Amino acid sequence: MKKSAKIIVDVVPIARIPLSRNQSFSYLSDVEIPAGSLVEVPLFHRKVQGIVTGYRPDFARLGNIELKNILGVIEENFLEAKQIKLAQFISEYYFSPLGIVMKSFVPKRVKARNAKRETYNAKLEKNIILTKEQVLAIEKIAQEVPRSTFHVPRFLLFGPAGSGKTEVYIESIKKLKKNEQTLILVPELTLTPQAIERYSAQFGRENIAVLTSKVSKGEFFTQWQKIKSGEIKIVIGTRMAVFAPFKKLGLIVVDEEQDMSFKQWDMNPRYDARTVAEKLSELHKCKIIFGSATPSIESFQKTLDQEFALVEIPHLQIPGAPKKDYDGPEVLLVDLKKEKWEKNHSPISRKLRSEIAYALKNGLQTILFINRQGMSSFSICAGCKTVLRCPKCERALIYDNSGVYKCVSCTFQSSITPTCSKCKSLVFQNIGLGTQKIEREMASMFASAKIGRMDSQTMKEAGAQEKTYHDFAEGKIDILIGTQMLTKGWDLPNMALIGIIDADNMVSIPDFSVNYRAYSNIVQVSGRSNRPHAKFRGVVIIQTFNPNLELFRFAAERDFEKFFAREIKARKDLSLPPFGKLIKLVFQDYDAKKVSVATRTLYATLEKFIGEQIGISEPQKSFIANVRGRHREQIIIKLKNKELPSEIKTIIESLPTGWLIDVDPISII
DNA sequence: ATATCCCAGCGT
DNA sequence: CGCTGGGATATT
Repeated sequence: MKKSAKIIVDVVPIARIPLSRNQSFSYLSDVEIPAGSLVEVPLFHRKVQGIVTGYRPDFARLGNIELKNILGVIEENFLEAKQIKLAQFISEYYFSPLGIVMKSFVPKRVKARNAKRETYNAKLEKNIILTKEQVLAIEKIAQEVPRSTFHVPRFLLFGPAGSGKTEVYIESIKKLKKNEQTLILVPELTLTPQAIERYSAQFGRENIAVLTSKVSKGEFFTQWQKIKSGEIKIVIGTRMAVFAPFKKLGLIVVDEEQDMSFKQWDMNPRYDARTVAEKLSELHKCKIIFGSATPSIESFQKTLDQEFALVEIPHLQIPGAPKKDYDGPEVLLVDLKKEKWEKNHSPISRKLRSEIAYALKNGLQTILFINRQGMSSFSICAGCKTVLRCPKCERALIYDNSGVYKCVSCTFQSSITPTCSKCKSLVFQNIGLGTQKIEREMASMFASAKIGRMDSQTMKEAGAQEKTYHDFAEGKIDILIGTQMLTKGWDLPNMALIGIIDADNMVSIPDFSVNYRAYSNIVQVSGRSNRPHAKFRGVVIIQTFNPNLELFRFAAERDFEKFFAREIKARKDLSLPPFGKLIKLVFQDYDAKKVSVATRTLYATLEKFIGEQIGISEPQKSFIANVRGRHREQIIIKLKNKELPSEIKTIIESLPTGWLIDVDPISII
């Protein structure tokens, strides 16, 4: 058939095309359609949306592939050229089909239904009083100018909680040119109304877009368009905000850059917003600031490699105040072995108990931190010592106050009287601690205290977290017991005591980043009681059976340099990040045999690449080896020089369905 | 997303 | 031998 004066348009369909195939398809069109346009195309037996990546005149083609016609143009120039480049980068770097990546760049195109704007007391507050240290940090950041794509100034802003990092961000934003936009990336948990209010007070709420999965589809799309038109200058958002259609970025801020939630690990694309943000800063030739009180090992190493400029702010100092008042909280390590030895069998040490009593007497608030929900860690049969497990996931069941045993992984819950799978006994013994157990303990120790609990169980319904925060802020709670979800963002003057009930379980999972996570968690939690304006100096009590562990001592002293020196050595010896790059390949299926065959087969083909530069683990069961009946096994690839040989790349790209590919995983268990 | 292909499992 | 259901597969 003869084609007359048609245009061939390259389109990336928003669909899952296997990585081994070409990600873009050619269609015919009567007119030229610019790259970035959102179109509708036929794909096999369906009709899908797609993004145009280019077009060229039709000419005699080899073979006789009959090209289909484009069905229609939904919106011309929907994506910016830089967004397409960014999508291509993500697709290649993270082994995610380009169409799936593009999907994250295309918001649901719906009208906002009566945009209910939260009513903020929109009082602008222009002047911030800055400390000498903050001024120095701001100047240092302002000095460096991007010279080229390959020299984009990157900063690590290292300062403890309360040192005033936000003011540094705000002043840096004020120094931008009129047309330049700012992206502020924050972890989900810190994106609170209070955080938005701080920026609103400086720049006005109407000039700020908030991008999270929580905002409605219509509102999201409205914000999206305002960012694209350049009307909105400041975007605050979670990891997904890197996909927004910025016209011209002048600054990117990654606040709490150590936070693991910047990595999307549970679905495609499995991207890390920090890596994507770096790429984005290259594309816009703009500055990027990574801020943290406990920088990630990766980022701090970059300051040593001269990739990041280190900007430190010491703790906020109040002129004239005695040093101990602003030098952070007093952190004590309590030896639980001694407690047991001296016949205290409560999970609360005598020191912690007396500090809580002191806090209660003085109208101060306490937070008790425990990394596990429910009444216990697990339960064993009193007769044969078999652990009570979920029949679907094989995970240990956790005893709940309501009298049943629940699975944390799926929805399974036992009857009131479960029987041991081995000996049919009905008697179980609960081992370890949980939030509910501590709650009970507190109720019996301090009968008149108002006690609150915050874990994923009590925080299920929307707004529960805000309610608990307000209750606590208004003094309706004296003692709040919670899991790690309450480590961040809380900034309250009366919060004077923090208890870490079981620090040992922070280092109990066998993962490469446990030490860092424990260090970071302890310091972050401690920071909550680090109130320079409070009448009392904060106290932090860390309960452990191993008070001599270096890690706990470094965390207690908040000595990042010492901790880093120790951790970086361990990582170097094992070629772990930042010295090596990790790729995790997971196979999952309901059929356990199929899983072990698949991983063994892949291992057999990868085995020959093992050498000085490349390590490949034998197939191993994932730590959570069974999720809702699906079995999981994995292979870890470790690249010492971070370069992936093209042969391995091809093997990964042609993995059949059932495989999950996770580049730079946050966990390898 | 979905029509189609392929194969296991089963009934006749 | 044919029917059926489930799962993998390809997609311009």
